[in-house]
Amino acid sequence: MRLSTLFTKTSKTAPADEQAKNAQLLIRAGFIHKEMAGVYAYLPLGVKVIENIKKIVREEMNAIGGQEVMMTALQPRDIFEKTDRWDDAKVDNWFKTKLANGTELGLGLTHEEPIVDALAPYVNSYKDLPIFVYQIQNKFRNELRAKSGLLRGREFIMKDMYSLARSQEEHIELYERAAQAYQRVYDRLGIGDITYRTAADGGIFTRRFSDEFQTLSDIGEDTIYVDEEKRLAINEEVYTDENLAKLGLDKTKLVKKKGVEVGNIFPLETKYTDALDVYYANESGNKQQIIMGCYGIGISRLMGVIAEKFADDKGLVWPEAVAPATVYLVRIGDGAEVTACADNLYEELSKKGVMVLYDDRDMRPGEKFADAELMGIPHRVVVSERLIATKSFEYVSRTSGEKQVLTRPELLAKLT
RNA sequence: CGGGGUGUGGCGCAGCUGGUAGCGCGCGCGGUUUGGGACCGUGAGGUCGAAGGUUCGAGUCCUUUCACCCCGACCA
Repeated sequence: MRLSTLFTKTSKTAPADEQAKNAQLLIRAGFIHKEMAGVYAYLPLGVKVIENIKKIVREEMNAIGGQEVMMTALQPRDIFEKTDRWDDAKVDNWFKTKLANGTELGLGLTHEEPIVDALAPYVNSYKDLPIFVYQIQNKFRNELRAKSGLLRGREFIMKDMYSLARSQEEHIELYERAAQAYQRVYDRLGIGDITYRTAADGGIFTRRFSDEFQTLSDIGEDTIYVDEEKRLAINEEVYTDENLAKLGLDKTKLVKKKGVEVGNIFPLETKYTDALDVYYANESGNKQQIIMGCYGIGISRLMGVIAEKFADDKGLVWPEAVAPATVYLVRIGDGAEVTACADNLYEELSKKGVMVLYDDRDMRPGEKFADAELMGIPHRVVVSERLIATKSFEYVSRTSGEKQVLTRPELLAKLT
């Protein structure tokens, strides 16, 4: 895309009402717009990042047999009464509203009940199971305090998946398959090496542990104890000698760290399927309980974590897989020859499927370089008269800062 | 929800003891510039979060209220 047509602009100053680095940079670079505390809109570059993260998550969920659906944000009261979750005393951060006729509604904060309810007509026999079903959708939670930019919002984008299994053994198999898919997601996002599967409290979902995926970060709200060798961790909230023994962790090998929860998976057992009266018939025709699991990934939170984690003093630094563009093409000067050369490179790269931000604006080079860095685009290419004279292009890597002067074939080979 | 802090052009800020708003960035126009956020000139743009009050007079004082940030609690 040509920057001359992009409506967003960068800013040298961060808004005074944001302290979190991720929000400051994302706003300065024009990726997001703050609507109110904990509620952010995504602008064109931000949408690109979100879509890139979603794409990776989708591919990995599909790879383990996930089927995508899209549930509703408006939720009916009755199914939540069946599981005893409607009461404000039970769930106190639920936005609720009413129909014109006074009927109470919930604004989607989680979807166990609606999913089970929607699947019920299709689940009768053992032949219909197992099932992995997921969606990517905005969730609404009435947090007492929104904070840390994209990391804790009142409206945020989440992928939630649910598994339905015929037996505990089958459930565990699905659960582990999902856990592995999660690790692949983090690997592809570029945070695999700093993200740990972490034993945590199952909350109201289960009497057992849940597994969180914690990405190490100083801005994290959770304290975890990491076993680097086993690539496992345990959350402080369940850090007891008894639990350490249960998990096979050695206290002396654990290191205390701060983490951001970028995913959380729970065994739900039969709580929701039983409550909503959904069972299946086995080979003998006998009624059997269905074991569920649920699996969440905060899409928008991941964007915030990645922005926060990799940023340097010049701005954002996106891993290639999530960057809003692969190449930032700087045109210095506006002479006919330079313009033709830059236009041509832009078209060629675009044709090859490389996402290019083409800085064709009438601005000084310094500003263009600064914007390229602030936006965090992985590869920067310069076209100028000086370079054209030697039939070359300048290439700079955002992460290493390494600068190379390349011929056109060399450049194309590097970027495609 | 408890504690602390902040609201003044699009953004960042100044405005002492009350006398009807100022700077930088950005923006428009003209010109000189053009490899690290240029420079000169010129211009537009705010009624000071909102409501009420005190006063001859309120951005400055008082009351109420809304919003935002930070710490804590909470966080399915």
